[in-house]
Amino acid sequence: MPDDAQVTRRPGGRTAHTRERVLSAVAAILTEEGFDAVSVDAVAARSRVHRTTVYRRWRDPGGLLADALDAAREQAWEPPDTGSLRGDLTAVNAQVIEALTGRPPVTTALIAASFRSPAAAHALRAFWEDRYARAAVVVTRAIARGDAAPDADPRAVLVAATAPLFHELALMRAPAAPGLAERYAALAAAAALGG
Amino acid sequence: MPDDAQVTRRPGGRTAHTRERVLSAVAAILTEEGFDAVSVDAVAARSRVHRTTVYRRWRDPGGLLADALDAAREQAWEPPDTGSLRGDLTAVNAQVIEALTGRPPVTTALIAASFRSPAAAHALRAFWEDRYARAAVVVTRAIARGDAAPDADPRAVLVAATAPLFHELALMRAPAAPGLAERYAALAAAAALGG
DNA sequence: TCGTTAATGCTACATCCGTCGCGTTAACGA
DNA sequence: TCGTTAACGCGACGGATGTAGCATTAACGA
Repeated sequence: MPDDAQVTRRPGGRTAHTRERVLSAVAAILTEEGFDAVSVDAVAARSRVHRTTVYRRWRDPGGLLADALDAAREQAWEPPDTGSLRGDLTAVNAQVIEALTGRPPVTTALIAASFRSPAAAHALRAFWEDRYARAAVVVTRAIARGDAAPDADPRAVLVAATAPLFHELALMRAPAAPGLAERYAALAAAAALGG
Repeated sequence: MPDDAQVTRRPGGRTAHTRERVLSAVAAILTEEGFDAVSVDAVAARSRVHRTTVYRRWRDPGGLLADALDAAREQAWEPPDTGSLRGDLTAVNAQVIEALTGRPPVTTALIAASFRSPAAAHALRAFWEDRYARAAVVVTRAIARGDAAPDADPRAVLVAATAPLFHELALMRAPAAPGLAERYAALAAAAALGG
């Protein structure tokens, strides 16, 4: 088996079409039946791509979900700018809540898959690190405005605002209570001001 | 099949002994091989309890882990009292970090199992709700001391302090950086003071 | 102590999951 | 256009997982 450095990939026509069919099947199954139903066999049947192909290219459900996340990430994300740190964090939190409660439930599926699939774990972490890095500007803007202490750590503030949502919604499986986005955004904004 | 209301259970000798052997095997496998290795077959083999019995009583790995958590919970937990909210939250966080990084990795195993097993999901949520309820006193003490605003929500403060640890360590699989317990404890304590 | 039956062990079975080796199709660059 | 071979499809296989029905053991209360 030649290693990757010596193989010329064929990303064109058929291969791209196969990927599209498979990822479309993943999204459909996720939306209609939830993440437990995303298996290689189910995706293969739905997409009419042979199951051996799915195993070879994606390895397991986590690989499928990670690729679905990659495909969705092709659209650039920019953090909100509402004029206040509290407003920005509330808006970020609203997006997290939408991701955790909306359809298709990609984030929850990836979290679940991440415990069994290195590909899913890696995709999830990279996604979140990217989001936190991009969102850091909401804290640096707040510092410039005097809305946050000069020594406030942007990443820690963002994690403090968003992590409770993952904990409450994904891990504790609580319903999304009204005001949830605002509650932890307000606490994180107050923390950023207090140092 | 008579329903549960009409069945007289036999919790004695053999049944208790079976449970003990099984839960001991769960702990051993978790400690030595990690949560992926906790399967019904592995536990059955290790404990010398027949696999059918394990399926019938515990249903799946999640059920085994949930029962392991129940057994461990028979020791009462009390929140720390260090004299300051920041200190208390730091101590609580240190315990969460120990649970997430120490051996046996019960919490991480339960989180993983909770996506496939209602019993695990339920046990995890009940455990955390109990912990948050018991720990609420650290915030009410802080309010009485003037260490926190009178309108600080104890549960939200506790979630804000601890959730980042689950996010960083369990979901993002980051290493436990030095000062992690203190960092999010300090932010939550500042948030509690700022309202 | 005895009768009832919950709890357990055993064997067999079906389905799902993952892999293998071979044949076929089609994506490339020359 | 042609040759090479990556990508895909197919059928077969073995192991893991979960269930069903029957037999055996032992936990209860009377």
